[in-house]
Amino acid sequence: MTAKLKIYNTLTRQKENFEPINPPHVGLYVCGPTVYSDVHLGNVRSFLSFDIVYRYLSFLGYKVRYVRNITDVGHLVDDADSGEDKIAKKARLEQLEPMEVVQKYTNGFHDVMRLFNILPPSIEPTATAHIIEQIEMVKKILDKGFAYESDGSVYFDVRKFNESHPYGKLSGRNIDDLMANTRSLDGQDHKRDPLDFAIWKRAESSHIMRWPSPWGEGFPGWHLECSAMSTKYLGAEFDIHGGGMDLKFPHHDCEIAQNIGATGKSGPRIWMHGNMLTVNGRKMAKSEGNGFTPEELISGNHKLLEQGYSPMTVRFFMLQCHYASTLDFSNEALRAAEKGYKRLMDAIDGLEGLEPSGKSDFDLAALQAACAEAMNDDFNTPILISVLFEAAKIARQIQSGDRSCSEEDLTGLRSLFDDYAFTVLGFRKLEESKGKEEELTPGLMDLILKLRHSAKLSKDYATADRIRNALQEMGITVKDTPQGSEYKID
RNA sequence: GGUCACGUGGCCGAGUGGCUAGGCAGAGGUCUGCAAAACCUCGUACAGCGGUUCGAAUCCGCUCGUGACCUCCA
Repeated sequence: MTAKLKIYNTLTRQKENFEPINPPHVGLYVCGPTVYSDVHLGNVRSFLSFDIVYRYLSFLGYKVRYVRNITDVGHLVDDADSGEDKIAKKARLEQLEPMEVVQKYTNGFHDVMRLFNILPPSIEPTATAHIIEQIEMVKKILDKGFAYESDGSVYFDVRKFNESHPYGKLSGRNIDDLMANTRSLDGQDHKRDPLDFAIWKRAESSHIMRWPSPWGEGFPGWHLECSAMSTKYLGAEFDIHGGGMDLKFPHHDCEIAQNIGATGKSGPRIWMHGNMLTVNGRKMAKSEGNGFTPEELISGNHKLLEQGYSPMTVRFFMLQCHYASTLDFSNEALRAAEKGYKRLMDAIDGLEGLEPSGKSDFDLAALQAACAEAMNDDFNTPILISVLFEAAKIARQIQSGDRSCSEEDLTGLRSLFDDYAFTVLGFRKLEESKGKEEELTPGLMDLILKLRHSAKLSKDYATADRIRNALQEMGITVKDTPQGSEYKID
């Protein structure tokens, strides 16, 4: 069966049949985090969206090279030359070395990704480790005449570029509109045109992160790293580039300009943009201060949270919404997700010890087809989940004997859940209940031993022994002491 | 101000010209020693106003509302 995957391409504003440039290989680049603070839920949603893309492409049999960068050269905090490197600023605040900040938050980022079962990329390049590549790219852009040097900085010449290529095509902007809205910023004297953007910046004396270059000491421009690293690892032309909606302009449009400026090719064929997570209708963002950390999420210790939610509940909650739509966070919705997720998992779990019962009276092939169809339609996870609920209902009915199922279809049903719930959607099996079960053990044992104790008191030794023997079989040794019963789990 | 999205039943969210989305909550029922779970049934929702059409939540126009981007941001 050939997959007919369709992906919405921001560039063409329509769903397109996915045809890799070099099948079975697929190049996927995703804009990663800037590691100067803790990631929040909004960030998680974005990386989760592309985790699904990565998982599904892999599931279809493609050999995916998934590149997701770590931005460890801070973009500028303030406008233009007065700006201070984000990382350097944080370093001063916390009195750490810049790279110490980078390491700290990179570690934190990885922890969060693991928590939500978001797979690591094939390559996770850092900007600071690719300064040479970025300098080379600046040189190429200069050579082709799409940039100029000015006072130790190099700027991309947007007007010149626009003569031959439409600048702002991705985000649907044109130069004249942009001009009409350009703010007059301080320290832009060195630019020929307000629209121009830096691809190499001269480092002021106070700037901590700096590297030597043909134009003096400085650091790479805002948008350059993604162009340099995607070109290096995926080529001048590759399949998919993803990122958050908020990166469309200027970041991604600048990337395209840089790619063409340096290589003559625009880079990715398909641009995918994940939408925002909102809180009370507003984008969750570092600058809004309405985000929360995973610790707060799990503990529920945050003013926006009425209770704690497990990572898988959150994963399920997010996947119930299409990646291209905004998703509004609310406790009510999260609680609904928690229940729904548990019900789905219970149904899947119930399939474990089931015996086949004659001929199937349901259409497994139709379910499988519906799953594939959902994912092939631009990774429509909400529809996939609705199909999984249908399958779960059938699973429960088989369990309760209201439906029959052949051995073949039972296996098929199990692998349907394995494929789509676990491999593609990346849910973790029974994560919650396992933790809970361990917590419960002391209480349960106490209860059981008390029941046994009262049996002994009433000289019902048959029951007392039955309990002890049964526990022994489960690997729990009960020892009666003068102080009472003790137990040990082998 | 410019550009672009979006507005679906109590809540969250698919769909995008005619055929049940789904989940959560709610109502009734079956089952059950009780309770829970499970199963069955139940909502004539598509911001408003016009238009196109045999037929529109789905296409077009206008109005209202919300948001994103235009500055670092997933």
